[in-house]
Amino acid sequence: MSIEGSFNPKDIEQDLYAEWEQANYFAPSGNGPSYCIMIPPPNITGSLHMGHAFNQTLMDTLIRYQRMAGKRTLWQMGTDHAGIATQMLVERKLLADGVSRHDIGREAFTEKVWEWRKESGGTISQQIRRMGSSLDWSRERFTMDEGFSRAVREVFVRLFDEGLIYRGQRLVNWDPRLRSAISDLEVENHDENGHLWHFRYPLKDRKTTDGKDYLVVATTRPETMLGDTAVAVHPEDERYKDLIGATVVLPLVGREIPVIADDYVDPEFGSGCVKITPAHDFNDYEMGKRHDLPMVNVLNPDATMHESVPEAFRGLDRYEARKAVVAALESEHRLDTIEPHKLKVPRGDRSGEVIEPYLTDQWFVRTGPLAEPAIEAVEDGRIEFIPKQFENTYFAWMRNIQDWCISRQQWWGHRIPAWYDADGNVYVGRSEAEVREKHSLAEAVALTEEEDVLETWFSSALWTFGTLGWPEETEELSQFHPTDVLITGHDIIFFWVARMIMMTMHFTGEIPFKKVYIHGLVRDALGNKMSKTKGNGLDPLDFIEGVELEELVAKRTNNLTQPQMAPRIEKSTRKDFPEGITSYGTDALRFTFCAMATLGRDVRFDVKRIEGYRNFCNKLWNATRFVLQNTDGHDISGESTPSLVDRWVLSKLRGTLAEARLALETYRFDLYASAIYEFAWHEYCDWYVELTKPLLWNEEATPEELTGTRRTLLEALEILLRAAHPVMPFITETLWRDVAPMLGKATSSIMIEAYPEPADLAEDTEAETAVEWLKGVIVGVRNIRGEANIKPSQSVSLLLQGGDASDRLLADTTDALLRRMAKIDDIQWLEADDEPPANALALVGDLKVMVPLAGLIDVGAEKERLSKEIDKLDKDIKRLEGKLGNDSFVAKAPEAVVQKERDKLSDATGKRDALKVQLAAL
RNA sequence: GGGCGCUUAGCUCAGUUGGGAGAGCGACGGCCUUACAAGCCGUAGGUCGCAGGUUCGACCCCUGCAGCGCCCA
Repeated sequence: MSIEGSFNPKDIEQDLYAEWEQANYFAPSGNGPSYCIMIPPPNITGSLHMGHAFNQTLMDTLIRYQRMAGKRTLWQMGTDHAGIATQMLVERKLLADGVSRHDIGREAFTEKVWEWRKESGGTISQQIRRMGSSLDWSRERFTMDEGFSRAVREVFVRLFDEGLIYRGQRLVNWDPRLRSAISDLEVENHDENGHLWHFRYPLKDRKTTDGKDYLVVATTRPETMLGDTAVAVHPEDERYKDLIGATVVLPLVGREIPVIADDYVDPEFGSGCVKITPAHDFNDYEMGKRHDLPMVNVLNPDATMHESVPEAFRGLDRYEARKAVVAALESEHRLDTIEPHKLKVPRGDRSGEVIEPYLTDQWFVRTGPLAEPAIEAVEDGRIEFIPKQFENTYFAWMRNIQDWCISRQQWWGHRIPAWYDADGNVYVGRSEAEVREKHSLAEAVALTEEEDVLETWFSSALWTFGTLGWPEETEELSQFHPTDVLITGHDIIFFWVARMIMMTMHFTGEIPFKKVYIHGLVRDALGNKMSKTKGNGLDPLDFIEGVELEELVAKRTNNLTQPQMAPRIEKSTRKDFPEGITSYGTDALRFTFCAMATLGRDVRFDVKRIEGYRNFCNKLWNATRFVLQNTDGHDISGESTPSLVDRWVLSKLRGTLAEARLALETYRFDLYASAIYEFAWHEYCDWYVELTKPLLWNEEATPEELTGTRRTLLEALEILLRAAHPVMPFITETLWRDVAPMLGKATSSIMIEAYPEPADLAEDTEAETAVEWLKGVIVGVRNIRGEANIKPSQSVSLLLQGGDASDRLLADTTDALLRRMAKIDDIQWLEADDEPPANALALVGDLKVMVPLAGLIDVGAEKERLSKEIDKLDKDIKRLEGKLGNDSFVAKAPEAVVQKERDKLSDATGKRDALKVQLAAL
């Protein structure tokens, strides 16, 4: 027996994982039906955060369950090249040595990135192993490995050939810091304080109805006025109707631009006149197209002013230009008013930089045709979101989907497989050679490869089939695709889930997964989003391994983008974790996540919770110690006579198994966790183990009885460990390896054992009834003892009266148990007409359970206890009488419901009356 | 502005066809009882956000309102 002392996760988790991995237990095996989950590939730049830990706990729980349940499981591992994030990281590293990526050039730079990946890209893989995640590492993929790259090229070329990818000049979201286009989804709009500037644009040879020779236009972005190509008014606006078609002279520039009419203009906003800058605003762009306006670009890629603007502004940064434009207009008396204004400012989700709508040549996916079948698949239920309401989110976005800008002006990523000739003609193909052949281009024709790369989500969209070998028709594809369930956060439904559905259906004709389980975000104890800047981030590894306070403070305050936050972060950290964080272990962390995984809700991570589940681990540990102490060295192979409680615990366990399986099949991880917790602690430990002691320590017990109980202690525990293994793999494995051999089990690991089924155990209503009766009597006596402050060491006598033959029989069979569990030294039955001595009373059905006062019990306290009980019953009775006195209730409610209420009433009345008699007798 | 969600014990949250309001933590009282003080036994605590409606009956269904949160524009 190796289980000793108390539960110490550090002692047991270290080696088990390596052993499992070495034994190849994570790879698909067996001939069962296949079951597959694809990991949302973590970024190679990433380190494990609470979101990963949560996400993976759920996946691993499912995979381990399904594996044990006989499925041929594949949990596919892989990482994402994370284009922008990785490039930024490596660039920063180079810059620290004073080198920019432009200094060394594209080829050398990407070489550096590969080097970095080799050295540091594996961090997260090691951390994932600490979570116990049973991923198939042997098939690990990377979104830029050779096979995956081939799939990406293949998809691009086919989409292009089908006319679903096109290249063109469009207004896109431009990140001036990255100097790249980004997609709509990568733009975050936040309210910020700004100003609304009102300018006077002179009318050429015209006057307004109120006699002015100018129009007032308002803007939040003065610098863009240099690119104005029209002023728009609402067609029905009486003030300006006559001026439609008139000409305005653009100040500072001198360009003559028309006054146009468009429904889009809100006459209520500002003056009702709007300046139109088609090259720098999405709405203006659309209006420009409608009215065939010229597009004047005024910005360079780094958001300095373009040479198309008047000389005074050229080369200025956009914000300097803003001041300069305002100043210049003011000096020309063209500035009307300035007012404070709240506006939505678009920022890049990676860089934080203010995004510019910018006119550039980019590659786009025509999403309409791809979206249609993807919408249908969810509508007809082939793909199901859990919880269901996320389908609305999905539909809303998909039904209004815009073309997808997929090109990025970056170096790290999948290079777009396109080539240009000297005339700017573009050729798309899997390789330059293929392009030349396809288009009969002689060697003499010079071709330049496209510089742009694909955005990362383009390749992630191919994840479910790309990892399984597509475009080859592999064994894996036919076996594991479509995958069974995707488990992910709601933040990437559009980024990833929707695009996967579109791409997968288009290229494989199959859905990528049957279910999408959407979980919430992990927040801190106060419900705040965890962030580095706020310094409230929690590291899952700190909960697993523990961390000293000083180290935690250092971790949270190092490398802050806003170093001025450090003192505040330090203070709150010292307050929240005065002792640092102790080691709770992986199992406790996983159990916490499971228990908190309720549908459609974010998770507030509270240390108190994980502490409770660490205690639960300790409870299991000690229960196992008890079982082993009482079984080790005993031969349990012989004849056995299971006791009533033996039969009871197995019957209860049967119910727990049914609950656990149902919960897991319906993704109710919380219910699964609580079924395990409830049985293990409150049935097995609190009652069963205690109820075995009288027999185990009874010198007169027969060998058959002892064997029956010893067997059952082991059997129930062994089954419980298997049932709990998916959520707490390490402790269950450790304990199981000591428990299972006692039962003659020979396999080497719990993780390849069968998941227990309710059918493995017998339902035993007789035993359940009996033990529930016994518990009732024990609790009754305990209540009396507790309320009367009778010391636990003090034995009491017990008087029983009333009830029927079954009460007598039950009391008889459970005599020894009763005596021990309620510390009773003497039990006597009174006849119906016997007058009991002064006593404290508890009722179990019709049975009176009495503890004689005999100087033990404070009469006052007992009277108070009885009165309280009577009050409670009176309330119930009143409510029940009211209900049953209501004719329409009796007439309209189902008979069973009415009968139930009647039974409750007679129960309560009987009980109340008995207690009243008792109270009077005291 | 549109959509979705949340509001239940001091705190964090369950409550699955509408029919006796639950758990964990915390609080209080008592226990070093030969697995476990990371434990054991017991107790207290809720007009289920507010106002209407449907129903014999509403935490649950409908409407409106308030507060909070998220997504989209």
